[in-house]
Amino acid sequence: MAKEGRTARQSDIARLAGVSQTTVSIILTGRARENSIPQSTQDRVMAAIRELGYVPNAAARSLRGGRNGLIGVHTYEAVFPVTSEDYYNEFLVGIEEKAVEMGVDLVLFASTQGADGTRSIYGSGANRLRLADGAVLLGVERNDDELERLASEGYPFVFIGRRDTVSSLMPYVVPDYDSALRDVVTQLKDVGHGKLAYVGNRMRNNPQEDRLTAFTRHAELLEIPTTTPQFLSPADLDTDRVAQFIKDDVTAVLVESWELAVALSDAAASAGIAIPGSLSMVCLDIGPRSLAVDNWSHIQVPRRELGRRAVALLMDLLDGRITNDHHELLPVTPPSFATIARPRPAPTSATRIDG
Amino acid sequence: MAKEGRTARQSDIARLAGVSQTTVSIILTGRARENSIPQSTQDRVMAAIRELGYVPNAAARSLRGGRNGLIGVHTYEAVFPVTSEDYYNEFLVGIEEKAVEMGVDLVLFASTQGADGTRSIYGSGANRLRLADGAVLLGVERNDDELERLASEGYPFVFIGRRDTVSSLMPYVVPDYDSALRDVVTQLKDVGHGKLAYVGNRMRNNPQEDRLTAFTRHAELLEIPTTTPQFLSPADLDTDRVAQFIKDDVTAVLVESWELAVALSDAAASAGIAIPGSLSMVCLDIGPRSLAVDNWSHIQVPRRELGRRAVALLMDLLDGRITNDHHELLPVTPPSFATIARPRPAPTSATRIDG
DNA sequence: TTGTATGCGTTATCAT
DNA sequence: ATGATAACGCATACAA
Repeated sequence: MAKEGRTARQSDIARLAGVSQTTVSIILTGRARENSIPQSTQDRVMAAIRELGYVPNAAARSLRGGRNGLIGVHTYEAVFPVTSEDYYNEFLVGIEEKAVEMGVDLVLFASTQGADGTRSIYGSGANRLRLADGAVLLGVERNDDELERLASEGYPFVFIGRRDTVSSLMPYVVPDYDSALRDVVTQLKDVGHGKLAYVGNRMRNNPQEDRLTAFTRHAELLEIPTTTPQFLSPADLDTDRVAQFIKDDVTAVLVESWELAVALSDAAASAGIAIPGSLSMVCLDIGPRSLAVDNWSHIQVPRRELGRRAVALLMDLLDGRITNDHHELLPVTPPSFATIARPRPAPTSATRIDG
Repeated sequence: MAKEGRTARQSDIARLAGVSQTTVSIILTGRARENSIPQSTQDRVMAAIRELGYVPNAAARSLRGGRNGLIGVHTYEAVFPVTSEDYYNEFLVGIEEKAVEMGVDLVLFASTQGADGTRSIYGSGANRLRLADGAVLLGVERNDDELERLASEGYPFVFIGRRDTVSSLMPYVVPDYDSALRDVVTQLKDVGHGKLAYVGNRMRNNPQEDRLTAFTRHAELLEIPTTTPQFLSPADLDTDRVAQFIKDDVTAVLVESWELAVALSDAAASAGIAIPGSLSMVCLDIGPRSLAVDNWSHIQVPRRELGRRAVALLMDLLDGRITNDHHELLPVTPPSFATIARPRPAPTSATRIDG
């Protein structure tokens, strides 16, 4: 049993077993064979270890080894949000899973939050991230300058996502939006859609731009006509807008967020436009779990896997197996056919009845 | 900018600022005044610190016995469970909130999970908790010996919950189940209930025992008859069991978990027994958010506040403001009247009509 | 086969 | 006012 107040250290064991502290260390690190330490000595040492309940001191090991086995997680928003149903949670599940596998611990940087509620790496004076061996960063807030500085200081980190201006400086994992939108556009073309509309959020961020770029590219490649992309708030996606889609011969709409999907659903219902009968809809985002978004066709960002890969990449980076220019794409699950269907022929066109 | 590859240490700063490493340490630990170090020196040192992006080495500080601003969080189950709708999340929200307020960072101990999936502080070779200044522990698994050992080693930690055998050794925060069950029994008595049943889980744990003890105590104090407590799996809570309640003149049932509440709801429906018309039901647990448990009368454990208080207590403990015998009860929100109602008079009893 | 000496980064004591 | 120096617990190169 451990003595009150103080934990046993290697020298305690050494004294009890009648050997030197070095011998204890050798045995503990599994190098007894190569140092040809007799079994009798090993037995005595192991007995002493059990008797004293010795456990290695993690801080001392870290100090000695240069690593402390701590992986930082920095988000620009609270990790455990009050408005749960939480976007980050799924990433964190993956991050924790991988951390468990790798035998490292996670540091959640709460101290980086200032009085105003915003988080910043350098805002609080020192870069606390340095407490950890490296870090996984996520968050949609734009803090490119901080990322750039962090990279220029040689701090090892992996970004989940992509920032066009700075992300060449660091390893990142990112959903493969290009392939995803190729799949979506192909799916729509295959069931017979002739003209597509794209509705984005008013506030733009990098992942959204990636999706739009990919959409535009593949619509062109597949020679499907599109309307000019529109950037709307959910309130603007009303019945008038839906009527305009119909008037423009649009048969499928891609919406960038689930808020827009809700708005489009509601507006179409009000306008008497059946989804997916008269208008197919694809959501390019995944909503909170509480919404039954499985009733919509939507692409599915592999958030858990992104978290897992980010941790794996960070370990690779720390061990020198990859460099800062290592970037990875993870496949995005294509949409179901919930709100994708063959468009109803326009009333004016001739219809042929088979059978 | 910092040199690539190695993080700055105090001696780097000292060299850059043209002072000794000791001077740097003195300034960093806020003892510049008492050592009468000139402002000019301080300024030079601070400038060097900023320039090199210096951050104290956490492991070294811990080893030395100082603080590193890391608060550990150890749960005996995964923090981010796959089966989310997550019990722990709410605690963690509180823990993170308080950590932000206190300006400390959180270490989630993932490395304590062994190959078999179970978590143990000492099982994984080293006691990694020592990397942090102290820790908040939670989890229902029974690991009293580990808690005892941790306490005996003088490691500062706070437990969320209570373990009758060992919790006198450490500070803890715990829901005030005694008051909660006084409230529940009082509520039931006030609306006219005459006989209560208690259904607990087959697998017992400490919080559950606390609730049962409190229930028994207050039922006696308030002189309300009860049936012998039953410990059932949800499958055993069937229509037969409901029929038996009715036969025994039970008018209200306390169930210990939401699984049991679901079972009772279903069984009563099948048996044609109206809840709360013929049988009132109080759930002594809170289920996952996805279940609309607000439709049931249930007590509400203040999980977020428990998290917040635990962190606050840990800081108090570290600063010597409290000792290991400091224990705190947090109020539990009493149940609504969703499934508590005046019991319907039995068919055989005389009813008087006022009017 | 085992032991001695050293350094990891920090803080604190004691000289200067 | 500043600088050596030792100690925290561990791992390792080197000696014996």
